[in-house]
Amino acid sequence: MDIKKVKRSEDYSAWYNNLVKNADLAEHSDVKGCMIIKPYGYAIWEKMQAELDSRFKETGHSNAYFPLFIPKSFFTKEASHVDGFAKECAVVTHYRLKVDPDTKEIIVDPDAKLEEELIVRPTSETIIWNTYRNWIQSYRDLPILLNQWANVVRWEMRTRLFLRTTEFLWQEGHTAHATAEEAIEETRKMLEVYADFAENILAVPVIKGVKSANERFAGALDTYCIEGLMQDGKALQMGTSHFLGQNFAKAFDVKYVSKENKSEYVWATSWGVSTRLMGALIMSHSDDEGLVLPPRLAPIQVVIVPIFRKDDEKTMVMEKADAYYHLLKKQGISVKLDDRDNLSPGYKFADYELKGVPVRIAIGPRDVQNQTVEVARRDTKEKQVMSAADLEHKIPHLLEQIQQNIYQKALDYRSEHIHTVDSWDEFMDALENKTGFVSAHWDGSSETENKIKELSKATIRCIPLNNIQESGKCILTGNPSHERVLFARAY
RNA sequence: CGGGGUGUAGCGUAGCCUGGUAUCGCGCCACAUUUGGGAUGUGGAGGUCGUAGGUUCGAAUCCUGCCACCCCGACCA
Repeated sequence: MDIKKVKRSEDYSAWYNNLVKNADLAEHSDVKGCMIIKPYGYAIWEKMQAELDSRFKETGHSNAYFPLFIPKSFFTKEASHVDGFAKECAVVTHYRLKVDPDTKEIIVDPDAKLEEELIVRPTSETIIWNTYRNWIQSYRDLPILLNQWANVVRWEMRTRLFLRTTEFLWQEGHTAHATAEEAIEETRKMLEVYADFAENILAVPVIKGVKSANERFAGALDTYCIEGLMQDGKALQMGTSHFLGQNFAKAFDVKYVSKENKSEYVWATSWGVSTRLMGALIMSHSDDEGLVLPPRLAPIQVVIVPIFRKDDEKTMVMEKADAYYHLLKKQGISVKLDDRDNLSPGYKFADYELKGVPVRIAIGPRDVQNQTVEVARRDTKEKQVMSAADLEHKIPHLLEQIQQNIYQKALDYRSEHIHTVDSWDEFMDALENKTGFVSAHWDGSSETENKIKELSKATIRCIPLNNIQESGKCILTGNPSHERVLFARAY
């Protein structure tokens, strides 16, 4: 395979890019900023989707689908929303090609110009709220709790595999409520769903919080978020949940009649996570040997590698390997038996480490003799010889242990990388030398936030939920502050 | 979009300064021997040198435009 080895500690960026390609997750396409998600990477995304989707349904949501194209006039109805997205919109202006009679080349037919341009959705609030107008008359029509799985396009200047691509896959929830309280409750509920998913499935600890005004979603009154910390000490926004107030209801004239027979504007939320989570997953756990997948997301949880020399050994070993395969499969474990005989065991070991398979079981003639197998775990690289009779009850337990261990490791890393500081010098020192989150006082103004960003390249990642209230002084201006906020350099 | 860098076979590369039809490793195909940590031998296949022009008898090499990617900014999920 001749993998170019780049150490994580030497060049994090190159390590990340290599890992994404070498582990067969994705590759660059010939379309600028757009990636091809390969089968193995897509299998992981599908597992994420399945986990999230069942959580959405458990919390009362249904899936629906809205158009990829949004008429420009819809898009421009909510002022701050346009401001936020205008710079990164792909626009469809024509609907037909033709052969140029002079050059014989295929060109855009100038006669096929659209009356009204269509925006390729960067997010779907506008078209959905334009639709909700027709769906909502009475308080009895509320709430509407919808989610859609979709692709969206944001024409970013600089892209990175999974973390920021021109087109990306995501889910976007769009809910409509009769009261502000109910909408806020929904916003927070979905943030909890995201946090639960991130920690228990991705094994990535997250900090739940609220964005500062500067970092707020275009059109939102409040943006809640989960923030993760990557192994290079940079923060990553992993999901957002927005309380949109009545902004979109007003822009699209969506009203309902209350019990009291009064006409009221509807309250909105939206929330989303994207294929960026793949980036979070990769950057949180992986090492110089490759990907490290938490068992709950691994497309292959256990791989069985048979080892044999001659045909009689092969027959003997394969018989056992096959039996173990079915034994584990019966327990609902996703298991693969790699019986390719043109590759050496050593090659396979390295390859499955690169792909992040949590547990590897090797079985050779010696094991058949002794009724044992060699069990190796990806997270710690530990190997043990296990009695074959123990496989059935020990493997599920081991997978669970690995899931917990990966999470704990990430949690320990994060704990070591939250620094509390009270002065500008300490602040800069923490960012430059210690990396990670920096908890510091801030006077609450956007000017100060911008100034800090300019001077340090760090942004306010969030104001943590249930934040301790304490009086202090802003690290930049010295103005009074009543709580600390979390700063970090971020993706 | 601004600054810097890179682009040669599926992957990683040498050659470029000083122009003469492309080097090596991995992978791929065939056969044989192998298989408990990335096997070995022999024989093979694979390249419009990112792309479009220009200079030249002749361009991977020199010049120009364009494209893609990487790093650093600005923007962002």
